[in-house]
Amino acid sequence: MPAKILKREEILLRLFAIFRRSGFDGATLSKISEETGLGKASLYHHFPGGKVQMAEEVLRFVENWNDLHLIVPLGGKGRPKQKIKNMVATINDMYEGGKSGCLIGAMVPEDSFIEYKDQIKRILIKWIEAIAGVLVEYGVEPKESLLRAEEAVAKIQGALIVTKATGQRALFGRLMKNLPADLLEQRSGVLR
Amino acid sequence: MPAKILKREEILLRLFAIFRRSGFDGATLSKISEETGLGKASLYHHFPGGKVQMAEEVLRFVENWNDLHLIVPLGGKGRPKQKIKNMVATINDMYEGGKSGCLIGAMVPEDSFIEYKDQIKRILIKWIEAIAGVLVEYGVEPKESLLRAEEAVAKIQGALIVTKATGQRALFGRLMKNLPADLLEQRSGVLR
DNA sequence: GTCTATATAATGATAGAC
DNA sequence: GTCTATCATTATATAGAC
Repeated sequence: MPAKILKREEILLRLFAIFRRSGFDGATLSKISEETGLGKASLYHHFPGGKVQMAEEVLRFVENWNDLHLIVPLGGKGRPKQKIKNMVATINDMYEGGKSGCLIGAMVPEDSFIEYKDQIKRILIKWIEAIAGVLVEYGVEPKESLLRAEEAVAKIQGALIVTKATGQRALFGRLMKNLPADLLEQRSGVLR
Repeated sequence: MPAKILKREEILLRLFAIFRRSGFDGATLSKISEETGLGKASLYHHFPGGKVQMAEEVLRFVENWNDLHLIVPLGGKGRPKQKIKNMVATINDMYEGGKSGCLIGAMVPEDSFIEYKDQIKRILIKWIEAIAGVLVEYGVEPKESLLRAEEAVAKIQGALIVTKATGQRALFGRLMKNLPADLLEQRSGVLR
């Protein structure tokens, strides 16, 4: 019954939108109920573990999505430069050019909930390592590749925050445009 | 009566710590009461506007702090390169090498509360423009300076998030170490 | 699987004594 | 300026009918 599966994915997509907009604490069950169109009792039917389970499943969903659309392509066939450019295009789609915030950024702030921490950590690490792998493939030193990959992921996260905070969506576009060069270009690392 | 003034600053410092750790929604009055040592009623004596006023005053406090420790030094005397290095050192202190998160990152996620939005926006824009000013002073094109400044601020914000999310504090140090070069170095902007 | 209705706990916020 | 006690509201979560 594929219809049922699609239905749950639809719910998760709505949940994803809410969590990335409001964070965990800001995503109240009332909001969730309203924006999913499901009553609270129905939500607990689908997610007996309540809001925590919803968050965990959304993160799992994001992890799968990332694996499929970022990690696998980066590790697959194609020229490194093209793979990086594809990634940037995917990121741009994913965040709608900076219009949408980042789920990870929205959910990290909370002190408690060690449950997610491992999920979030894994998502980021996998992504960083996939980028670094492409750079190594491109001929960059492994250590330098890791550093650049970390920088790139940090810059994407930061760009989303600064864009959201300043309301200047053009900023996101500018930073994304420079990403491929940041990653692939030769850098001296020395101050003149 | 300077004692009284210092007392309020002490309260604001505690509030700052709570908000940047938990965000606005996560900072419940119970937590605030507990961590400030003040009863709820006492908190409302100091902040009749409640949690919203607390957040606003904390942001004003941060803005003043930034003006004093970041903006003014960047616009003051000294060699551009040294001023950038000083800024990075200040940032490192400010976030305790990535141990502490960023207030802005923690408070942005919320959809509502337009009250802060302007404050947060102003803090970031002032900072970006101050950095860009130094780069112009260094001889970089104004347009390019602005772009690099945006990138730097985004990278700092992102580094804090990625560091928090992965728990790898070393990452923050690595990224901060490269910041001066990122800002001051000649870049071709062309992919080989 | 969805709903209405409700339980229970925690939230932001006040009143009033000291 | 601080406290205890309490308010109304909203939070998460459940029971049970359909």
